[in-house]
Amino acid sequence: MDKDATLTLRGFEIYKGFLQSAEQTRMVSDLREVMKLAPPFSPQTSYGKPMSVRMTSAGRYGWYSDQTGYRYTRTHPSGPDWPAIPESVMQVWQTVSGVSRVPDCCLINFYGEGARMGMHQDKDEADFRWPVVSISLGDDGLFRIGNNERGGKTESIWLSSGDVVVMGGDARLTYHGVDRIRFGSSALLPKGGRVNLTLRVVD
DNA sequence: CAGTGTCT
DNA sequence: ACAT
Repeated sequence: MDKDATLTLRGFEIYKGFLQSAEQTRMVSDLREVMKLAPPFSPQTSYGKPMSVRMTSAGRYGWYSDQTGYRYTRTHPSGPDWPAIPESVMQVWQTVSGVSRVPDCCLINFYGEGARMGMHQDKDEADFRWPVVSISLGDDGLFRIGNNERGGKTESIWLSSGDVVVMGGDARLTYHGVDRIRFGSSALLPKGGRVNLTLRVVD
């Protein structure tokens, strides 16, 4: 694993090719075990439209959305606690986060063909001093970075399998999103698509 | 407003 | 990019 960010864009530290192929394969295998215990679902937004990504979580908390709004929950919507965050994922946080505290939540987002994520802030956590760490697996995704308020100019970068992004400091509350997926661009996932993991300290 | 549609 |  590398230690220095490949580049920094608007305060987002981007580690290109952070995970080797074998590490990515191992992580996907670990995530399949998580999915057996916590099947992915498509959350509803408060606006009434479902998100195009499918998601699940691991850790003490999972991120959830319905007509009531966004929140962290202690359990999967079907009832059980969220599974533990895999060690392979924890190792990435330990190496790049720069903090000794362990993350509470690993949100697992699945982007199929045509899926995207609108521009948003990560602001459902209690303390924004903790960074957010993002891991990309599978197909390339066009990641867009905006500003600390809605609107204004944005910059985009393609993230590919094995890339890691750290959002901390001034970038912690920066708007960001995913505009599109190059479906089938990676062979990591047999059925194609992109998986993004986001690690957070919730409380 | 973590979505979607429309226009530049 | 921006209105909603």
